[in-house]
Amino acid sequence: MGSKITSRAENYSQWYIDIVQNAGLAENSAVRGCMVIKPYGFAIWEKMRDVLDKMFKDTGHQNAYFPIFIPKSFFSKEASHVEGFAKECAVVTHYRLKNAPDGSGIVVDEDAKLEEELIVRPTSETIIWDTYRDWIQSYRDLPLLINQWANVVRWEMRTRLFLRTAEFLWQEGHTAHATQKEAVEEAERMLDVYATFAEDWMAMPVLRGVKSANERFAGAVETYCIEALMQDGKALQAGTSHFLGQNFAKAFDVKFLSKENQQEYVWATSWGVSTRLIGALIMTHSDDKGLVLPPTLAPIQVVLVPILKKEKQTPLILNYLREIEAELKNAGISVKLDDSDNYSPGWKFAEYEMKGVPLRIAVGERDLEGNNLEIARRDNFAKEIVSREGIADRVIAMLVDIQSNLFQRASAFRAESSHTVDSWAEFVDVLENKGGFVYAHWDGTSETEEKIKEMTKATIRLIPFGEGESGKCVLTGNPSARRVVFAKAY
RNA sequence: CGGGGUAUAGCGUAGCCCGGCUAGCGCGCCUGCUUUGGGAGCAGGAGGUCGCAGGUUCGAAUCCUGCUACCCCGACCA
Repeated sequence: MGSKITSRAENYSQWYIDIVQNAGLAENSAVRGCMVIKPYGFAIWEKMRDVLDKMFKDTGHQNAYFPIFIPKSFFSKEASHVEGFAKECAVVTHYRLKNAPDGSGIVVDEDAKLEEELIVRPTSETIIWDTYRDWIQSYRDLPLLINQWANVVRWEMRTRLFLRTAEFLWQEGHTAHATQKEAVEEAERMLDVYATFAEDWMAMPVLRGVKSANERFAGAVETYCIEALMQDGKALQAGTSHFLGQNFAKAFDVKFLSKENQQEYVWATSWGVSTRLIGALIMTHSDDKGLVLPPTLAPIQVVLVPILKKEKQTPLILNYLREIEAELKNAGISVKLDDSDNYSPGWKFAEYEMKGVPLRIAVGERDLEGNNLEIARRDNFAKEIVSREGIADRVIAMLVDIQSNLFQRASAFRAESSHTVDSWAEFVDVLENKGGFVYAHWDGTSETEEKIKEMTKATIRLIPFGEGESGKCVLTGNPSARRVVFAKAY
């Protein structure tokens, strides 16, 4: 039997779907646009969640939970916020069903119409700020640093597993501060947390910067983001952090009494990452044989496979592997010993490669005799026979090496897929033929960004932080303060 | 919502034009034996309202009508 996975060269989208399905990460559900996250996929999300949650706690945040339903009237309070989300909201209008009078089944009971319709949250700013009004009275209540882990619903026209689904899981941080400076610092701090997570844990290099007005979050003053580059040359927004100014404080009348005994509106931020990160992880590292996971997020870091030939050796080999399993577990490594006898070793090799397990240890008769084992890496397929002595230390070192190799490989890919261009012809050529990040000058207007999007489908992914060299806009020739990063995006 | 397409076992499909089906095949599943260093072999077995509802006909997976669902392309998007 050959590979079940379409190659990236043949059809990148199909390759992605094949990975998600064959690695057992998720599948489409009976509900349009909504996915079922399967145990192996959810295990990855749990790891991400645990790491991020600790990072949030370490930066002073607490978790809380707000309702999934938001009264419709809340939405209209912040004008640009409604405008941004109105087109993709699910709405609850009734609260009861009844048997159809003609016996044809269950129907909505028209007598049970809600006085005020409820929106299924696409994001929680409104309900949270409505609540914060009561929580915040004086500067002593600030900063208020809250995060919630939740599901949200955005009624998307077209969906893709993990990358865009009607319902998805995420975390949303919502903070309130006494000063603009503090709020901006918070938004920047959380962007750093995301970037650190992406690079150190996902082994995925990211660019950090600011969104243009067109791409800014509905209701934000400034949106900061991290952007990663996928293997097909398209950019993926992996996390966003928003400085909301006093927009929500004013819309929901959230004021505090300052030290100087003055009523002032609070300053806000919000920030989030979602299960989309799993899509990013897949498209950053995986290959034509399946998923490739960075060791720090892999649910199984090492799989142990016995090679059983002669019946009488079976218990010896299994015992040998159980000892190795115990040793690795003691060293804090997640191990799976696959002693099932209904699949051949070859089948297991292929299966765990599909699932992206970073290391595989195989033990057969030969290894038993020499007190050895075979260890194989998922990232570069290197295989070697090593002594069983000191295996835990060796495995730990190899996991560290795989983690850094994945990051370096992704960084090298990004470097060779980043292009600096100065003419319109070059700009179009790179986007059409190479893809990747394109550093080009832009005159700073939304109109120009729109035109470029219409002509090339590329958008400004971000405006890098800091000062840059000035120049002339790649489209209009008007003055540009600095280069920005263009790309086609997911 | 526009344009195109598909619907047959858990998955992938053949059959449809030209009605004769008791619906075939591969993968997967179950049982047994032999196997096991890169997706094992043999034997036996289970599994189908042919998307739904009507119609034509001696006879419909196949022809006709209506409906429903899903997929792809476009507008919208973390």
